[in-house]
Formats: sequence, C-alpha cells, structure tokens
Amino acid sequence: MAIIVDKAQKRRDIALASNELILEKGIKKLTVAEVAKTAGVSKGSIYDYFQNKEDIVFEVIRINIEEYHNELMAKINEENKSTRQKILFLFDFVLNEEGIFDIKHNFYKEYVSINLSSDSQEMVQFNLECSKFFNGLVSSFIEEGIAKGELVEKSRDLIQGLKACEKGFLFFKWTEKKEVASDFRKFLNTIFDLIEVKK
Amino acid sequence: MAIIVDKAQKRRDIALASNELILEKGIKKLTVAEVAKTAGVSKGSIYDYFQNKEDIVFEVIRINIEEYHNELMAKINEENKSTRQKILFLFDFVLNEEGIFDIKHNFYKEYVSINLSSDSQEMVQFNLECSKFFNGLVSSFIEEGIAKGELVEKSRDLIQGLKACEKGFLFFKWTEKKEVASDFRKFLNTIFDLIEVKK
Amino acid sequence: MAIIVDKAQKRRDIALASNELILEKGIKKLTVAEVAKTAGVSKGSIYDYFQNKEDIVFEVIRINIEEYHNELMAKINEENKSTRQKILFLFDFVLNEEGIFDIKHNFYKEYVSINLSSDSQEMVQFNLECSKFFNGLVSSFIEEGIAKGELVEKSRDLIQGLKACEKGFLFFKWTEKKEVASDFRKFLNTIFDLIEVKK
Amino acid sequence: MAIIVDKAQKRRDIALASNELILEKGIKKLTVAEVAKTAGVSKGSIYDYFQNKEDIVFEVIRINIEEYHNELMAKINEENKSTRQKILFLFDFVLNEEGIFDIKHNFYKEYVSINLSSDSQEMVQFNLECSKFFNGLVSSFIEEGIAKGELVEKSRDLIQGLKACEKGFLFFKWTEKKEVASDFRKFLNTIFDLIEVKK
DNA sequence: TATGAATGAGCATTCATTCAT
DNA sequence: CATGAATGAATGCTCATTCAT
Repeated sequence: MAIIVDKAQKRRDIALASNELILEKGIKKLTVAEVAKTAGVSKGSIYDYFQNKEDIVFEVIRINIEEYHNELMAKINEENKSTRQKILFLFDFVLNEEGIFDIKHNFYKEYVSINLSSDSQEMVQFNLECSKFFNGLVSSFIEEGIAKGELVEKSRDLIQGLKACEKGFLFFKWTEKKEVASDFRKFLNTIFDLIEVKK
Repeated sequence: MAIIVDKAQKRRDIALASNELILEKGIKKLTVAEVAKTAGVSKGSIYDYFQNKEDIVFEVIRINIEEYHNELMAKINEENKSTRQKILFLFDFVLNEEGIFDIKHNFYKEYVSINLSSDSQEMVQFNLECSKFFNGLVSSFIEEGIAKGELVEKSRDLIQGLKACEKGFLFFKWTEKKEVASDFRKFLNTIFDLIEVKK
Repeated sequence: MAIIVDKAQKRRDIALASNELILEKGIKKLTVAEVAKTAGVSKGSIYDYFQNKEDIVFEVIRINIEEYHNELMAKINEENKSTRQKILFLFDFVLNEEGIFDIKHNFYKEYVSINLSSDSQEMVQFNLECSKFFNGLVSSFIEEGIAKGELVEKSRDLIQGLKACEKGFLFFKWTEKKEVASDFRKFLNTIFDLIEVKK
Repeated sequence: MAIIVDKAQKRRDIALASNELILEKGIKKLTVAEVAKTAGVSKGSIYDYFQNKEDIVFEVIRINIEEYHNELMAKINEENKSTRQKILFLFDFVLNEEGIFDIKHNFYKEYVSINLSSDSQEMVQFNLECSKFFNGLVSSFIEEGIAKGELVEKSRDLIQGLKACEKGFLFFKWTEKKEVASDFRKFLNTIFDLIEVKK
C-alpha cells in the first residue's frame, strides 16, 4: 500500500520550520539545508513543495502577514472608538509593536529589502493585496465616520494619503532609527481636527 | 620632488567611473576590478581614495543625491507659486521624474534596499541629513504660507506627515509598480482645501 | 535511494591529495582549488569533509605524525637494547632521519611555524597529545631501566628535561642548520654515565 | 650647503619606530607605511637605510636581543651564587619573565615563527651568535664550577644539552601553553645533584 | 636626497539547485 | 516517493617595493 502523504501538511511543515529559522536568524542566513533538517525532510523534497528558496520565504511572509492581519482585526474591533481613535490605533499597531512583533518587524523589513532589489511579479501582486487590506480598513473607518456624521465628506479623499503616511513613517523608523510615535500622532490629530464635523 | 596628485580629483574620477557602472548594471554587480579598469587606475589605488567598496557606493549616492537636490532647488524656485503648487511640484519632482532620473531612481531604490539590510551608522546619519533637507523644504513652504496668511496656523503640524507621505508614495510606486500621481494629487489638494485660509 | 558514499574514504582521499601537494610545495602554497583538482572532487565538496583549509592541513599533520609514531614504535622495539641505547635511538630517529622524512621534517617545521603564530586551541591540544606520546616513551624506557636496576631512582626526574632536550636540539637543527648528532650523543652519554648504576 | 644627515641616526630612528610598532601590534601587522609615518620619513627613504621589511624586523630583533642580553648580564652577576643557582637563574630569566618582557617574548616567538618559515642565511648567522652568547654563559658557569671544585669534570659535556633544554622548555611553553617552571627546576636540580662534587 | 603615488597578484568560501539511484 | 552528494561561480582587499620627479 502506498504511503499517503498529506502534501499540504508537508508544505506547512517546511514553512513552519522556515518560519522558526527566519525568526531566529533572519532571511539572509536561512539555508535550504537547515530548513530540510529542521523540517525533517530531505533537501530534494523541499523542491517538491516549493519552487525555490524565495518561494519558501514568500510563503512564510504570507503566513505571518495573515496572522498579523488577524491579530490586527481582533484588536481593532475590541471597543467602540471614534474614527480618530481607530486610525490612531492602526498606526500604533503598525509602528509601535513590541516583543515578538519586533522580530517579525525585522522579518518584514528584510522582506521589503528583498522586495526592492527584486522584480518578482508575484511579490508585486502580494504587495497589492496587503495594500488592499490596509486600504479597506482605512476606507471602512473613514466611510463609517462619514456615515455617522463624524467626518466631513471630503475625508474620503485622504485615504490613499493616510495609507502612504503609514508606510512613510515606517520608512523613517527603519532608515533613521527614530521613534515616530509623536510625529504620527501630531499629524493624525491635526488631520482629524480638520475633518471632524464640528458639533 | 614627489608627484603631486589632485587627490580630490582622483577620488572624483573613481566615483564617476563607479557612477557610470552602477547606472549601467546596478550596485550589486559593481566590482572593484571593473571600477579600477574604468577609472584607469589600479585596484590598489582605489583603496588610497576609499575605505572599501561600500564607501565608493556611498560616495556615488552622496553625489547623486546632492545633484538631485540642486536640480530640485533650481526648479522649485523658478516661478512664483502658491504653497499648494510648491508642495505639489515637490511631490511631482520626486515621484514623477523620467529619463535619466528613472535610472537614478533605481539606484536610489537599490540604496534603500541595502539600507534596510544593513546597520551602518553612517547610512543612518546620511539618511537623517537627506531627511533634514526635505524637511527644511516643506517647512519653509508651509511657514511661508502661514506667514503670508495663505495657510492656517495648524498647517505646521502636518509637516512630518507630508514628508512621510512622500516616502510612502515612493514605497508604493516601488513595491506595487503603480503610478501614484493621481493619488498624491488628490490627497494634497484635499489637505490644502482644508488648511488654506478661506478668503 | 541515495548514493552511499564512504565519507571516511573520501576524507582520506582529500587528505592524501593534500599531503602530496604539501610535500611538494609546502603548506603556504597549498590552495583549496588545487586540492580539489588533485583529489578529483569539486571545491564545494571539500567543505563537506573539512571545516576549512586549516582543518585539512591539520588532518594531514595528524596522519603524518601518526605514521611517524608508528614507524618509530616499530623500529624502537626491534632489538633488545639498554636504556641508554633506546634513548639514543629515539634522539637519532627524531634528529637524524633522512630521505622522505626530511621532507616531512620540513612539513613539521612549517607546522611549528604556523603553530607559533596562531592561537588555535586545537593545535595546543594536539601538541599536548604528541608530547604525551614522546613522554610516555621516554618514561617507559627510564622506568624500565630503573626497574631492571640499570638506572638509579632519581633518573625519573630527568624525563621532562630529556624531552625538552630533544625539542631543543631540533630547534638548533632548524635555526642554525647544524648537525646536532654529536652534541646530543655527548650529552646523553654523559647523562647516562651519571645515572647508570655502577656494577 | 648640503644638509648633513646622520645616516646612522636615521637608521636608528626607523628601527626605534618599528620597535614601538612591533611591540604594540606584532610583526605581522607591521607595515612599511606606518613605520615611515612613525619615524617621520618617507616610504622611499626607508629603503635607503634598509634592504627590505625583513631587514627592519631583523634589526629590531637585534636591538632587543642585545638589550635582553645586557639585562641578563647585569642581573646574573649581582650576587655570589653557586653554579646551580646561576643556571637556575638563567632558566628562570628566559622562561619566567613578566611585564614588558612578556611582550618581547611574543616578539621573539613571532621571530622564531618567521625563522622557521624562511631560509635567510643572515638569520642563521644571527641565531648562531645568540646561541654562542648563551653557550658562553653556560660554559663559563660550568667551567667556573669545575675550577672551584664545585662540579665534576664531566659536567662540561652537558653544556650543549643544557642549552638545548632551555630552548626545548621554551618550545613547550609556547606550543602547549603550559608553565614549565617546576619541570625545568626538577630537571636542573637532579642534574646538579649528580654533578656536584660531594664534600 | 627625498617623496609618495602606483602597482597587481593571489585565494578561501558559500549554498541553491539538480539528479542519479 | 525520497535522498543527499556534488557542483562551481564569483570577488574584495593588502602592502612591499619601485621610480619618476
């Protein structure tokens, strides 16, 4: 009788092992040999489940981002907040995480670095999806605010800019090693002062 | 008497050769041997003028950024414009350049990629300086606008955010390969609608 | 099923090729590329069997020393000799070898040179082992001599010194390019005149 | 009027600068460029006073050894001692020095390392001279001891061996990183018990 | 007599991917 | 299905010495 192997499970095992190793030592130090050893499969098998090393890294990124998004969704709806608070929370979540997320942050930073020096169409696609997620979130908050009469109509024209802002602050955090919390808070509060409907 | 050599000139020659090669094939494919050959000096001499390869790349970056800044400064003051127009021009300059600047953009993108995967204190320092330049520009425009009674006082609390926005849009341009022109225009116009003093 | 390779054999093959090359041109001129070519494997494979180049050299040293020790052991027990004769033979073996052993001597000399300019803990360990071998030999001869009533009891306090002497004469042979045979013979004979029990 | 330069003085200056640098960072890290800078002369000039870098190192070694010998001579005659004490002192001086001499010891060790991997006839010559110095010292002590009736006649046949011993213990100190004090003391005391005339 | 600019050979090591078994 | 042995390209940096001025 042939051994039935759960292909999907094996793929997950490899991704899991890779995730572990990446969190430990970073993407650049990840070797296929070590992934194979940690996952308990042979080097050759890796290539039955993934195209190449980049493909593995990519899968791990996907898993982490998804998890990250779930985490964000879980926390963001916890309480009743004003739109201002929700957006502030969003920025806080992305720019001020600590602990395990710091490591993941480094992972994401490394991913972006690779991203900028590669031309993978797949990555572009994935980036668009992530962007859409964030976009949807900001959009829904703003639209909700408008619907509630909390924000002025024109607020919706700021959505793309707010999204860009978030990435921009991330960029400064990374390249200038500075804390950006007070900066983005001042910015957002000022924006909301301008777009909140005066009662 | 010893041969008198214009050290600064030679350094410039080497940097120039490197610039050429980087523009042609990118930072990662740059080899010291080729730089030496192109600059018409020996490999050994390279190291009389630069600490190491990274140092060369860094110098070329510096030269390009400086040139870029000069170009920007020259164009931005060409006409009398409103603050809105100046800021729009600024974003346009950074995000919509074409021709040679597109290639330089790739160079800058590669630099940022390296930046994100290195921990060079020198790079951080340099990034801070570039940041300061851009900051000064936006600041002066906004402050001028406020002084002229064109903008409301609170506008100055948006400066950091505007700067972040610019980098964020650059980020999307790079990672999503999309045109961001209409996005940032809508955003900026909306912002200025909010902060311009109604007459 | 995967190809089964005799790892130990391959390691030996590489070491053998290295030995050949070292004997031919010395340690310093040994290149990994040449080792690979001579051993008939790829450069990459070398590193499946050895940590690094030093590791290869070290293994070759080990093999040679072992062989040298075996040779010594084989010869030293050939006949029934007095302790004096055994020790003299020992010194003779180490200090007066010719032919292939001269080349190996150069190898050993080069090894010692590297030894003196490195701080490898592994080398120290290995040196201790070699030292122990020689020590054991001298010890057993002397103790046997004492047991047989051939030597006085105090002879055993000379063991460390005799061992040092041997290395010292080697040192002079190397640094002064002089023949030390008559010197060490005179010394040893005098010592034995003093410690042999007069009958 | 031509500038009169004291050639010998300049040579000394260069040697002095080299000595400083060698004591600081070792022979291998000594660069001619740095010597030139420290000595306040041009790189080219160095070669007016020395054949090559090795020649410089060699001169510095000579200076140090001479100084070392003077130091030894000064201390060894300080008191009235028995031959046994003198020889013990000699070994102690060579094998147990501390402080500044530790650094010089490293220098000497480095020199020996170079010695073993070079074939310079000049070095051989110099080594012979050093050997002769040490030889003379041991000889004079032993002969004096014999003349005084302190030692038996045959003692003089141990001279070469004692000299070899000293180098041998040095060798073990270097290659096994062990303290050799108790070893050489036990050895020497045993020897002297054997060769001192019983009264 | 002094300068200091220029030279350029030489080499260990990593690791993603393949494919014979 | 699985294995794991084998591949091999690719590159920065040092520094003693020379010699044109």
